[in-house]
Amino acid sequence: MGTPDFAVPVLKGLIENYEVIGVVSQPDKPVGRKGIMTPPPVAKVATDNNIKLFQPTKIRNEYEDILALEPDIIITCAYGQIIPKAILDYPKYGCINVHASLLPKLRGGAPIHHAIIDGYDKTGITIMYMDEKMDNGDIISQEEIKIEDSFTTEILHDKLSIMGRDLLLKTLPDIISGNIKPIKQNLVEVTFGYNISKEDEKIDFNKTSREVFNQVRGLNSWPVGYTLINGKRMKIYSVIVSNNNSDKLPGQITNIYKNGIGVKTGDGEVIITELQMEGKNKAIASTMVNNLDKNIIGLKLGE
RNA sequence: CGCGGGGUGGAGCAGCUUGGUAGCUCGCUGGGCUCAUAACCCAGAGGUCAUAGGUUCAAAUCCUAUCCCCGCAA
Repeated sequence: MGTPDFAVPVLKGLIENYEVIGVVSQPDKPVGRKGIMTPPPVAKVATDNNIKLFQPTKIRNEYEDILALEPDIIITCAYGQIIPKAILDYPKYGCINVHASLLPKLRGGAPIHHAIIDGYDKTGITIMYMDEKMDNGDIISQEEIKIEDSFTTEILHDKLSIMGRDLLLKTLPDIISGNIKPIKQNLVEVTFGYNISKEDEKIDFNKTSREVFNQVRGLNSWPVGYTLINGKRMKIYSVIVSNNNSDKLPGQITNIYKNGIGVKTGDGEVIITELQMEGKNKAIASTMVNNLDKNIIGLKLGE
């Protein structure tokens, strides 16, 4: 059971090594400006491999057909719905989840984004049993990865996706043979990484330069952070932390540099190096800068 | 038929309202200045103005249709 790109390597890895008798994914949904109905990536892989596919709107009520397949084990990875107890109790080897964080840290739907945005220095993959609470089950195995400054969410996402597949395939034989010692999560250390909200996407220049840097790269390449300039929406793909300082207020444009637009933050300055104006294509700021009016210096972003 | 912005030398844009020689900032090429330079000065190359029709003496500009890109909303 899974939905987005993240779960695709996991599913493909399972198909190559085990008999996958059914796939569960979220329903198709309209995508893009034209609203074309599109199946989620995981559903497409199932179709391509002629595997029985289920896309219940609410799995809470529509699980009989899934149990009718008599699965020995159910693997979930970024599925997007709460699994009802009737399913959890069915398979003889249980219901296993592949989660993209080091639980109990970052429970929730957007652990990769939050690992970067919230400034974690490491994250990873957890293989765990599922129970009725979200990401609350006993931990079977984990693998960690250091978060480098060069990582965006996209890069980290792709690495974790592969890591998730490999750790699952490494752990599965032990699960089946019973050669594991699941450990309970330490509830004191629980943190959450909930889905990204609109408010999370708006860059907050009151924060420190480092935090702004984390927020921007944590939203790249999806959904991408933004601010407003003269009331127009401006997406910010990347910034660098600068050493300059100024007497401007957070959010004000401090200067126009050769390599981008300087903006005051809570404790210094960042330089926007990659951006996109509404209605325009994504642009490297250093070329955009040629065309900017010098009197936008001092302009307050975000309104 | 959800709302909106855009397509102009290699990049980013102005010009369109009110039709009349294709402009700007950068890059590129050549030359100069300099101990030197991403700095400065001079010169040069490079554009079917998205496409197809229409109006007109004359269309980047006005009218019609089409294609493509993007922001918002879902």
